[in-house]
Amino acid sequence: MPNPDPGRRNESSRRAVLTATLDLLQEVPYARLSIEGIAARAGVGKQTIYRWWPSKAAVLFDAFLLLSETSSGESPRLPDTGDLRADLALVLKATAAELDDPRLSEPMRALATEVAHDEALAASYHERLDAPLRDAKRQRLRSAQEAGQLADDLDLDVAIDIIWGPVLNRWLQRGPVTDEYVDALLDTALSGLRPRRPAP
Amino acid sequence: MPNPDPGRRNESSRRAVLTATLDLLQEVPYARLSIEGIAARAGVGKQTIYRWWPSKAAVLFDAFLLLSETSSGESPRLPDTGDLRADLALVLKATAAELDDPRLSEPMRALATEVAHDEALAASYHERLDAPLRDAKRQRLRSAQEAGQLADDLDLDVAIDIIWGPVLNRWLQRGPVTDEYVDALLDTALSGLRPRRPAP
Amino acid sequence: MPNPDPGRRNESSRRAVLTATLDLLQEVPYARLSIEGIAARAGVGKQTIYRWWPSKAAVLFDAFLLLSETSSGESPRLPDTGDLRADLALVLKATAAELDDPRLSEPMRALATEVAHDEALAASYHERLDAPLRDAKRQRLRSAQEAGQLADDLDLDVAIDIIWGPVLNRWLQRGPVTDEYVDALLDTALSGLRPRRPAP
Amino acid sequence: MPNPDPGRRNESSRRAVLTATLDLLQEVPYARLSIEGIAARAGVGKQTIYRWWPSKAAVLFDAFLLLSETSSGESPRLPDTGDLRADLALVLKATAAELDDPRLSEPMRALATEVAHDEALAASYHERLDAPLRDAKRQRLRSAQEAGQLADDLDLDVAIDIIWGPVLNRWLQRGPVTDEYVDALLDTALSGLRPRRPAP
DNA sequence: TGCTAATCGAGACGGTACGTCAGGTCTTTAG
DNA sequence: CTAAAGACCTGACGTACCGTCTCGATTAGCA
Repeated sequence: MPNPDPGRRNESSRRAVLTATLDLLQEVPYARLSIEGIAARAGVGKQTIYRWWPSKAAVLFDAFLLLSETSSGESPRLPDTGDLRADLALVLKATAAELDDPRLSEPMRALATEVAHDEALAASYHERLDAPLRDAKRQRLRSAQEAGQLADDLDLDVAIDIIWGPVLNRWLQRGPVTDEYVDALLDTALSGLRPRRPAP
Repeated sequence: MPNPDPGRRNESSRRAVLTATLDLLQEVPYARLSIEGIAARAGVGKQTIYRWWPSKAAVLFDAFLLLSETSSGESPRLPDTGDLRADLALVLKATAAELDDPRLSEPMRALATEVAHDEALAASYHERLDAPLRDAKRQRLRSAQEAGQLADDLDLDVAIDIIWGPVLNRWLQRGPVTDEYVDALLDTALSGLRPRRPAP
Repeated sequence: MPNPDPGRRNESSRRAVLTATLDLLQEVPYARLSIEGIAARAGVGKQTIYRWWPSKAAVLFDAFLLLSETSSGESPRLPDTGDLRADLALVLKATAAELDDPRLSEPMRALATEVAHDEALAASYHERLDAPLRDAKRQRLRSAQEAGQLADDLDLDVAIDIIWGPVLNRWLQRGPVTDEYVDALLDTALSGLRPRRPAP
Repeated sequence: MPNPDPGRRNESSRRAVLTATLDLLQEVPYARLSIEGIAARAGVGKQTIYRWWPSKAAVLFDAFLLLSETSSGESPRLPDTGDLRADLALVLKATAAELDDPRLSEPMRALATEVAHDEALAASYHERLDAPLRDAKRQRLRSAQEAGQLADDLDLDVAIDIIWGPVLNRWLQRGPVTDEYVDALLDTALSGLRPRRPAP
C-alpha cells in the first residue's frame, strides 16, 4: 500500500510536487522556496498543496523521504566486515560525501533547520527518518560489541551520538568534514580521551 | 570601543533594535520575526535597520552578541578545579540549562539555523562567537592534558567536538538534553568506546 | 408541464437549488452568492448545477420565476374598479411594499442588475417576466382609455414607462419609495407637466 | 484643493489606477474587472489600491468622477433657449447617445448596478454625481415654470423623475432608447396621460 | 423485472483573484 | 545629515470559488 492517504488523491500530482520541490532546491536557497513556486513548477494548483500538506516544511519532509527511499532500500544496513573501525570510516566518509553533494545536502540542510524550529516535524523526522538509520547503526555497534570490540557496558545510543553528532554538528556549522577529520574522530572516539593504561 | 561602525550612528537606536529583536523572539517564532515588526517595536524607522544591517540574520547576530556580552565577561573561562570530569559536567549541565531557557535558546536556535544557511554569517559566527568559547574549552583540556588526565597525543579540537557536538546536535534535533545524558556522554567519551582492558 | 427540460432531471434537486438560492440571498449579498454555496446549502453536487444552468444569473432567474409563480397566479391582472387613479395607486403602493421586503427585493435587485449586464438574460427577462406584467398593465390602461379617462392617442407603452419607470429607477438608486411619492408621481403623470389651462 | 486626502498620496498613481480602470472596462465586462488587473495595467502595487479605496466599486466611482469632470465643466447646465420641449429633447437625445457609447455606458452601467447593491456608494453617488445634475435639471425646469410653461404647483423633482426615470430604466433593462422614444416620452410627459380639455 | 446508461452527491483538480503581510527602496518632514 | 514615518512596487501568503473532471451509488426508462 504505497498510498496511506484516503480519498482520491492524485498520485502524479503528489510526485510532481515533491520532485518540483527537490528541483527548486537546487536552484534557489530554501528561504526563497515558495509554495507558489513549487505549484507553478509542478504544474499544480496551490490548493492541491495546501490540501495535502500542512506547511512548506511538510512538503520538504515528504520530498526528502522520496529522496531517501529512492537512494537506498527500505531498511538500510551498515556494512559489517568484522572490522568496525573500517566499516565506520567507510560509512562516515560516504556520509561526508553526501553532505558535500548539493543534490542531497540542500534538502538535508533545509530539513535539519526546519526540524530545529518545528516540534511536530521533529517528531516525524525521528520516527520516519532518524529511527531506521539509528537502528541500523545500533545493530552494527551491537554486532561489534558481541565480538568484544566494544565495551560490554557501552550505551550504544550514546556511542552513536559520539560518532555521528560531531560530524553533523560540524556540517551544520559549515565546517569542512574531511576524510582526515573522520579518521581523527573515529580514532579518538573509539579510544577515548583519557590516556590508555599502558600494558603492565 | 564596542562600536566598529563609523559615522554618526545613533547608539540608542542600535540598542532599541537589538533588544526589540530579543524581546520579539520571546513572543513569536523566528520565522515570523520581521524587520517591520522589529522597527515598530523599537520605535525606529525601517530604513534605520536597513542602513546598518545587511540582513535579518545580521541583526539577530548582533542581538545575540549583545546577549552574550551581557551574560558573561568578555573572555570566558571554564572552571578548573583539577577534576576534569566534574568541571566538564558542570559546564555541560549549565549549557543544557541554558538550552532549556527560551530567553537564550530561541535566539540561539535561530542563529544556529541561520548559520547553517548563510556562509557569511557562519564566518562571523566562528570568528566572534565560537572561537572565544572554543579557546576556553581548549585551554581547559590542555590543562587536563598537562596534568596527565588526557592522552598526550589527543587532538583537542576533535575532543571538543566529541564532547559538545553530541549535545548541540541532540538539542537542535529537539531531543531532551538531561543531566543523565550529559553524565553518560562524558563517561563514554572520556573512556572511549572500546573495552578498557582487552580480554586476556 | 412546467419543466421544459427533457431527460431524467431530478425535480427535487431543482427545487432544492432554487430555494437554497433564495434562502442564501436573505443571508448574504448577491455578490457573495456562490455556486459552491448554493450546492452545499441545497445538498447537491456542483455538477448538478452546472449541468442544468449556464450561469449563476440563470439560476437566479429561475429562482425568481419560482418566487413569482408562488406569489401570484399565472396570468397577473391589475385591479379594475373603474377608478384608474385609485387602482394605480393601489398597485404601485403594493409594489413599493414588495420592494421594501428583503424576501422579494433582494432577488429582484440581483436580477435587475444582472439583466443590465447580460443581454441573453435580458431577453429571457423581457419574455418571461416583464411581458406578462406589461400586458396586464397595458390592459388596465386600455380599459381606462376606452372609458375616456386617458387620451385617445396615448401610447400605452410610453404611459407604462412614465408610471413605473420612475419608481423602479428610484428604487434601484436606493431612494425611498414612499406612498407620498407614489401619489405625487401619479398626479403629475396623469395631469402632465404643463399647466392644464393656459393663461388666457 | 484637488486632493482631499491627507498624507503623501502619489497623484500619478491615482490617475494611473483610474485610467486603467476605465481602459479595462472597454475590454472586459465589469464582472471580470479585478483589482489585480487594474493594478497590473496601472503599473501599481495592489496595496496602493487597497490603501486608498475601500472596494472595487469605490475605484469605479472615482474613475467615473474623473470621466465626468473631464467631459463637462464643474457645474453642468442645461441649455435654455426658451423652448423647453426642444431643450429637453436635445439633452435627452444626447444622453441616449452617451448611453450607446461604450466609453461612457460601460462605466455607467457598472456604477448603476453597484449603486443598487451598495448603500454607502449610493450615498456618494447621490451627493457627488446625481445632485449637481439634478440641480441643473431643476434649474431648467424652474426657468420654464417661471415662464409659465410648467404648472405652477408642479413638484420639480417628480417632474425630473418622470422625464429621466423612464429613459434610465429602459436603458438599464437593455431596451433601445431611440430618438422616437424620447420624443414620444416628452410629448406624453408634458401633456399628461389624461385627455386635454378641448378648448371651449 | 432486470439492464444499462444517465444522473446524482461528493470532492479533487488546475486555475484566478482575493485581501493581507512583509521586503527593500524612496521621499517627505523634523530636528 | 540622520532619523522617524510611511508610501511605493513587488512577491508570497493562505483562502474562496471557478468550471472541469473523475469517482462509486442510485435510479429511471427500455427491453
